[in-house]
Amino acid sequence: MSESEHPARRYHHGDLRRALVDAARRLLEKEGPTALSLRAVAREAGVSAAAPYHHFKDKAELLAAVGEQGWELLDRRLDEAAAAHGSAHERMTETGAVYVTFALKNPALYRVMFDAMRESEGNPDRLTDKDHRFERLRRMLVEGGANPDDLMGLELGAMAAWCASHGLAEMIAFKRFDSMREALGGEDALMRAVLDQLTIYAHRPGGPSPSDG
Amino acid sequence: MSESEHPARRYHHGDLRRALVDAARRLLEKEGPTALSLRAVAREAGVSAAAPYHHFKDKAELLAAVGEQGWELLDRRLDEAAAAHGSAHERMTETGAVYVTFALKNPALYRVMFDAMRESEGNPDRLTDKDHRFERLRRMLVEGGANPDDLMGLELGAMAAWCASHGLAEMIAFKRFDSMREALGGEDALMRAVLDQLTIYAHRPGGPSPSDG
DNA sequence: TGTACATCAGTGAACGCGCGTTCACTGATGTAC
DNA sequence: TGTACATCAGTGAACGCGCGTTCACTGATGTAC
Repeated sequence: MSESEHPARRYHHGDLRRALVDAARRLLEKEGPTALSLRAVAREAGVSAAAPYHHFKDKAELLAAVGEQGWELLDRRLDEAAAAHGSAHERMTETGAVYVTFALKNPALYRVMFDAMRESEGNPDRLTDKDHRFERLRRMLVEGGANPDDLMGLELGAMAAWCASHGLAEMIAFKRFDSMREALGGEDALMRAVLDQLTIYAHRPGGPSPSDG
Repeated sequence: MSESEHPARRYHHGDLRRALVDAARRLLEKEGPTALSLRAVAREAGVSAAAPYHHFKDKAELLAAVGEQGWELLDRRLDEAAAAHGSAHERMTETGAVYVTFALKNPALYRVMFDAMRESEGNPDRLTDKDHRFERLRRMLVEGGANPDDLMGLELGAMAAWCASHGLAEMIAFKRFDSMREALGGEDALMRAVLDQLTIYAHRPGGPSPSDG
């Protein structure tokens, strides 16, 4: 935890753990998810195939660390977007856009992150902090006008928003949407247009109201 | 696996192509996606490792066929749901529920299907009929009250609906949602509740209106 | 300050494994005559 | 109708490959005295 900022590279590398996670990310971006073997990661980090075992129990543990690092980065960006200026609606759309953009630019990494999140469920020493992300979503919904006492409604809304963002993140790159992408003026515009269709408009008069029977 | 269950196998199988695709599906359900090797599929089908090459160019082609068969089955069910009785809103939710339920019950197969769809994009002899699925979505939106002349709006709506369904399909099994699942009375109720939050309410007065830029 | 020594974090070789694919083959089938 | 033969659809063995992981090792570092 309280490790000093890595000042200079020591001979014994000193920070191979981080170097391996970085190498894995680089590899994911360059070659895609199928290329991510333990040996390839070691190779990419310029180290022998056995070296990683001094830092990770096995391949799965390395993968988990890669996913965790990805979430740390994305969570930071999402926090920023959620705290930006603008209306609640704007912030919600912006936050969604940040999420989707991240997944779009790092598709292989995003897959690893998503799988790591699923895997860490039920794990006692769970890594990815899903609750923090849900809390952020709930807060935004309340800022948007949702009833803070309607716990079920908040949970459903947060779930819906996340599902929608995830789905969009995985599908927006489809060629099928090229014409729309073009017509709207780019990836970002398309993404926001779809998010606007999907965002939970709790604050909008006449928007969906809690089902009453 | 008892021999008596199967009729005496002839040297010439007769329908090995289909048998292989079926074996692959069985394997996916039993063992998950990582277990799906060409050799394992041949083994499952009770045939030598080389036999598949008389029916598929390579492993990718087998995978594509598995995905294709999955889409055929799911499309049939979606068509039924889309043509059922009830209001446009009900049919939309029901169709979404069919989609999500399928993915939930066959997660590994659904992954293969999704990847096959992505892969077949741009392929001249594209397999999975994505356009049919978009057309169905557009039709439902119009039945729900969307303006049939607003092509962009229809396309965006269809895209949004599909993204939402895909996202929900991949996330609904998370343990995170166990309490909600329980409170609502089961997987199906949870799924419909989220879909209701996400459905494109083109027919609802005060709902999102097409952007007029 | 120098030295002995424990510990840490690497190395290179080796292991067994299952994989995708190819090959020469062979048994079964359909067909022309 | 029987037969020759082309074609089809299997087989089993083999190929090279990269993988995850283990092992005995070694060189560098930190520390006690």
